[in-house]
Amino acid sequence: MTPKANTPRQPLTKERILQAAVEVADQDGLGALTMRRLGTELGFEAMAIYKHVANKEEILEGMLELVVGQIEIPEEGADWRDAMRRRAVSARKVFSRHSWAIALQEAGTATGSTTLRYRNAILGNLRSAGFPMEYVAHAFSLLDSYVYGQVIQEISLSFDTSGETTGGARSTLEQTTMDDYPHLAAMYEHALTHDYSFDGEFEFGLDLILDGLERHRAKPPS
Amino acid sequence: MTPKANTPRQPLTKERILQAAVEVADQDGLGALTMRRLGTELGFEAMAIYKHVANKEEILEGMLELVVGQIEIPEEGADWRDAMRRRAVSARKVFSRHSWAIALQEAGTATGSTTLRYRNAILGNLRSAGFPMEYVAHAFSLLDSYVYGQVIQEISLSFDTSGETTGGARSTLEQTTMDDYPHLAAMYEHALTHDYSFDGEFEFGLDLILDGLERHRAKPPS
DNA sequence: GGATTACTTTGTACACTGTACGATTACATA
DNA sequence: TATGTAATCGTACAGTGTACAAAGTAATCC
Repeated sequence: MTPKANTPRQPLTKERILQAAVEVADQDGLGALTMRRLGTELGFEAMAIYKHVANKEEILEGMLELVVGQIEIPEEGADWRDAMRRRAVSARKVFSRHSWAIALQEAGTATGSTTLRYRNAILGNLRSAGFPMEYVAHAFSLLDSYVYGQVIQEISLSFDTSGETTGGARSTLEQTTMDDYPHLAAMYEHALTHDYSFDGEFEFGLDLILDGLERHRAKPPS
Repeated sequence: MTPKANTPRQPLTKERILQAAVEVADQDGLGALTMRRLGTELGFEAMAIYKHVANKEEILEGMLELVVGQIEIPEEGADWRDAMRRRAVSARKVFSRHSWAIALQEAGTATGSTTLRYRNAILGNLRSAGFPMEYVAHAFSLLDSYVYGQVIQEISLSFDTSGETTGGARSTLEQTTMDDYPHLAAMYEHALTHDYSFDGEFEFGLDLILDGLERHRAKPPS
């Protein structure tokens, strides 16, 4: 029961805890992220974590910050369209990789300094590009909504495609089901035969939105 | 311990269970929806529910179906732009009222017949409007993403505004915080002085997207 | 060196979750 | 009234977050 001498196991730190938490959530989902599991992963008892973190909520906040910190952040003077495009593409990629982060955002956990800096930078870029404040809010809201929504759809579609754990009953269910929904069936078929990609889908909508914003930027504020 | 004779309490049905579950989630959130709480709400023991429902998952699925069923569903021949606008506005309103439903969507629970019928109707309307299949997919994905994303933002923003349970430390925190994020501060200020509304914000983006789709509809498929 | 002090880590315990299983009750039909 | 069936309840169990106190470890001073 004595600690193994050859494994001097680094002391626990908040950084190591958050890192491990993100890994667990990436691999097995937010549901698998329990304090005991996290302790095991780190080589400590669950309760040891509480000396570095007030409660689980604080871990979730930290995880979200870690994720947001990976998103490409626009510079103030940069061309707004290019900057917004890059950050949207980057945000979608990051949130796709850590899809549990959307749920955290929903839970109102997004008040950390990284998130604030990220949002502030976006607004700063748009303002320096000459958007009036009203349109800055519009552009910000629109682009962010699109990114979040797109990721949600990717997640739920991935679930649908992978089947509901029982692979056997799939084909029957699929058959019965799709007869009643011809348009859905047609779209699935189209997607399969035209190698549909989430990337392409996302960029189509993104460019459409950016086009629209550009048009509004030229016009007088309604 | 004998059951009260003056309360003939109707027998449990799946409909009544789902109805009660939605009410609990609306009032106190998904987290408050436990089997025991649900039983209390219905006037039964928690275990009585399991005679009408396989497990909690089935309840969640049913709840999502109940919510999606409230969304205004477009008719096949209707003007696509009007139909899409109405259903988007309707969907946002419904999901705002039952904000927990977004989380369920994320969990891959959206395979019920109501959901399938809803999606099928949307696709049908777009196809009958002359969109080629590729653009049908684009329009569908784009609009849905926007609705979901917008609702997520409304939820998380509502959390931020209401403060984190401690109203006292708010002003200090806010002050310290906002000095480092001038653009964020400017936007908050703008929102407060120009009576910002989620409704207006949503409709701006929605019309921008619809404009963009209309433009694409006229052009040849890229 | 040894003692004191501060900080980590751990063990145990509690209230809560979903739900398996068996006992009990209520009700329709004979 | 007696019987069969469906609905309901009580109890129990494993797993959750975490409060609290005991134990361990590291750093500092004599």
